[in-house]
Amino acid sequence: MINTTIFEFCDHCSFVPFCLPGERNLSWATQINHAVKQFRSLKRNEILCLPNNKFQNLYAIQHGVIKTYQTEADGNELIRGFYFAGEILGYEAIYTNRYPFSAAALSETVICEIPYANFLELLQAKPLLQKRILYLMSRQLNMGSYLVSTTAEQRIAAFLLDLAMRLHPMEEIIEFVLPITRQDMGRYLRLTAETVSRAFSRLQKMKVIAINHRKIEFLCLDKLRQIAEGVG
Amino acid sequence: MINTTIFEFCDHCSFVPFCLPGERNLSWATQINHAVKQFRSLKRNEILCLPNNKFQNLYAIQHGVIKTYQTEADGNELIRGFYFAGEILGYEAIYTNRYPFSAAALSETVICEIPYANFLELLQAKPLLQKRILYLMSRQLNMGSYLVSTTAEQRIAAFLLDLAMRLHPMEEIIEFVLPITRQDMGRYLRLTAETVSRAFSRLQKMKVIAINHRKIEFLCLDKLRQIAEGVG
DNA sequence: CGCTGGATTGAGGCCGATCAACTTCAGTGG
DNA sequence: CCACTGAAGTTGATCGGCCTCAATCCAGCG
Repeated sequence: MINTTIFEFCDHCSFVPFCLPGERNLSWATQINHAVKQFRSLKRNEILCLPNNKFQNLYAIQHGVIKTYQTEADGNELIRGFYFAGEILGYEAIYTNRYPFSAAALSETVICEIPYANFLELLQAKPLLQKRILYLMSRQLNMGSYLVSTTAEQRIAAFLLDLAMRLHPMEEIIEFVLPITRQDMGRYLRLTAETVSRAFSRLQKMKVIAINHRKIEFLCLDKLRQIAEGVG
Repeated sequence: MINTTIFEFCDHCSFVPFCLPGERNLSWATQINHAVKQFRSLKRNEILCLPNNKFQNLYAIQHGVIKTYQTEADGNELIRGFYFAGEILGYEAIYTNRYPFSAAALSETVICEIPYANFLELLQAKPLLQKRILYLMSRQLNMGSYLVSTTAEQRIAAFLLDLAMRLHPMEEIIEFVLPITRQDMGRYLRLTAETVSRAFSRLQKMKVIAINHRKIEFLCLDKLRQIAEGVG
């Protein structure tokens, strides 16, 4: 019962080799239950953590989307990252010992709470898993490297490609539903919602994508990649 | 002899607890010499690694400055980070298994090469050091978080504060020599050298800093911090 | 049905880029 | 000692991409 429930969601989680190394059975599942509080559920817009909250947990996203963000002095919201199913949030706080951002759910979201103390214990007990965690944190360092691109179109193209890959890590999809508003894309890419919308319209006119509200389709992946790379 | 030579430079290195946990003596120093190739020296503008080079080493900067950068399709150079004495370069490559950027010395620079395989071995042998490495990688995740700020002045102010702190981690200095050209600051902050120069002039006119070529002095730290935060 | 939040599109303004001229300074060699 | 050279920095004038503000459209939903 709990067995299937857990594994069903855990299949795509980057924390799996950490939670479930080797055989998958109920005894192991109950064992890790001491380290990982499974399945805390968040409603749309519900807040997961606030800046300066003491760092205690990493969070593995089971299902849904979380954004991390900080609010500037003028009230402007800057999004630092999005986290999708299978990704882990909170590495930044290891250094600061406090969450350096707010985190909120963009939709119905289910997470695993991973108390950092338990995380460290598990890591010590299973030294082979160290390598995996270094790999995951290194991945985090590479996140959003396209944010430095100069033009709006470039960043938006790169963001779309990033999104498609992270939403469907196994398959190469060309059609999906955007889980993020234009506004929030802009808050992440340092653009306004209007600029994002205009760029979408332009890309559509160029027949690189087809977009209708949240539904998007890549019509020419090569062209999209070129735009993301700043070619042409 | 080698003893003092090593320790003299290692005092401020964030890798120290990894290299030199506990007592400092020659036997330990020779021991780590197997894991860490000490003191490779780079001339100004000398290249340390190129994009798509196979990942093999982390690099600890002993002395000097390294920049990591990538070149866009149009030849424009984007700087991803600066690394100063005591800092470690290369975590990004753990995930990609190749360096995702070029790295070059901005001045005479001395580094330690740390082969990643040896790094992992050492980590397994000394599990207590795991925590330290997670801490350092988490720090890296927080690097340059001010790059998202909206205005040029804000990013520049934040950069100056960051620079002062990292160049002199122990003391709170208000006067130092910029180790980086305006051009490279711009390439990091996504601004042109002209914009950087103009911002400096404006900050000087506001009596927040005094600047003359590479020599800079903070005249009003509070104001500088406020500007960095976007207040006022 | 109207309401509400998200998305699109247009008009005008501003910040930073671009292009260009000039200055300063370090290094070199006569 | 000074002339020459080239890189770095400063300052000004103009241009363009993105922001701002505003109107409209559209889908979802009570």
